[in-house]
Amino acid sequence: MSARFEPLAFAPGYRRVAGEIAARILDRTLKVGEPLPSELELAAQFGVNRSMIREALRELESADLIARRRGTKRMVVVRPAAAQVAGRLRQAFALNDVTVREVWQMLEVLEPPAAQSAAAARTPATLARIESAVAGYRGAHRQAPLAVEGVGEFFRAIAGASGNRLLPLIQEPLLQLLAAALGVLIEAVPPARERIGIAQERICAAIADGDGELARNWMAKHVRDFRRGFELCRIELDTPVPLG
Amino acid sequence: MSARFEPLAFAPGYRRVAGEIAARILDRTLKVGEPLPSELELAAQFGVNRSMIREALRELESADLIARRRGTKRMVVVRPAAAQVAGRLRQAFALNDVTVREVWQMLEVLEPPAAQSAAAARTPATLARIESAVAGYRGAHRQAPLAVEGVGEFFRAIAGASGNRLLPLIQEPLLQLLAAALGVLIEAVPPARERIGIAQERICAAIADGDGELARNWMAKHVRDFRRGFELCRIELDTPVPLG
DNA sequence: GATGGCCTTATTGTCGGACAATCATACTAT
DNA sequence: ATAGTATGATTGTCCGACAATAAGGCCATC
Repeated sequence: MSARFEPLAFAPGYRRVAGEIAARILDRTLKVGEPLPSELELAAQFGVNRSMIREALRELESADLIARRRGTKRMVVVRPAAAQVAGRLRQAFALNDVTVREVWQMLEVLEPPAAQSAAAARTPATLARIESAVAGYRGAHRQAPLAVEGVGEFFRAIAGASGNRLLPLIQEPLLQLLAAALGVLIEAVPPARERIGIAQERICAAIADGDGELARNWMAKHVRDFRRGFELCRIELDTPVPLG
Repeated sequence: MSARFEPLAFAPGYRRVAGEIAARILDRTLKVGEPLPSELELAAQFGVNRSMIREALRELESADLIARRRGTKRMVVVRPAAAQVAGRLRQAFALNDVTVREVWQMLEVLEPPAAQSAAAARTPATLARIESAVAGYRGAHRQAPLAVEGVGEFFRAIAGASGNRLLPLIQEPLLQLLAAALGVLIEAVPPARERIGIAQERICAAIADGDGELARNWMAKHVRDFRRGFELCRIELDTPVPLG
């Protein structure tokens, strides 16, 4: 009675086709930017009907492995970028009823080391982006939507300067999830606008000086401050983040 | 000449259909577990051909918004779980040529706070899982593949105990990416097996005691140790992680 | 020589219908 | 209650078709 059998896996054709093509993309046989063969040719090569190919293509398209440049017909292989991955992740997070508190906790963990790394790995280009983000926020922090965008760009600039390409990818969905709550915060707690601006400037200065320790500390304070702000404007931390 | 126009966005039918259904899932009109209408019915409702519906379904399927329970016909709405999200993320990371160093850095950032949170938020159930993971590693650390699995399960147990549902989702792809390098490490550096076991026990004990500080410190040491191990067995930190 | 118009062809988006395989269900017989 | 059987619904896959539109070549024009 110990004869345990694995359920034998069937796979519909469109899934196998998608898998085959995906494998070629992942092992770089199909390079990024390269156009895919036409649907009819793929159908001929796989020996199946075009409908099946199309279903497989939709699957790959949704997985961000292929895409069509605007106004063009041919599909090309693409490398999933932060924005696409973030969208998918945000969806998953939102459907799992993630709370504002959880998102904020992740930022509390991620951002201080990010600032520290940025101070160590900064380059003229990345530094310029951070400074421009700070200036942008300064110039726009009076309108809530623009201010939210500015805060996001600041964090993106920091993550980009950290030299770790995982950070932007992981951070992006968190920022998107927090955007709504941030908007409320900035709208409802005017002093927060000023505090954010000051914190950004300190962090930016510390990074420019290459002072990782200082950048880290200021960033930690900055993130903690967001939480205070949420409490001030009565955003319930344990309610699920609103869906985009 | 400042008349700048937005490119007017057209969207093929299958994409709009997928968008409509996705919206219903995200706003909870369609609840998790609920079966989708049949393809013919959807086609009738949208007033389009079944082919189009099928392409839209493939898109949603690939986005992990719908799925089919094994051996059944009807599609049901699902909530994307860690495993699925992780797979997608891992793909994105791998295609972006993320290096072992970057993955390791993220763990260095994430894991110590995770251990600390776990010490604070532990419950009998989560503690039991951690202990069972430690015991499992102890029992299996002689065979490299099992040991890698054990290390993964340890980290998963910690993240699960942290009380933050984002952590498992973010951590999972990192573990998957590191699995290959870990296998090499455990195979090539026998003393590492023992060191890992000891670190796990210390961390586990600290969490059981509710000593967050201690758990954090041991975890930091533990993660740093991995890096030493990689250097010992000459895994080049700046080569891209191998694809799964 | 670059630009714009025009034609042909290839390709995609969408439709309709078809059929076998198989899942779901109700019914029957044991 | 269980196993077998018949029936209908649904999916997987195929075929063929056609309109709309990129792609690419050719030509006239300036």
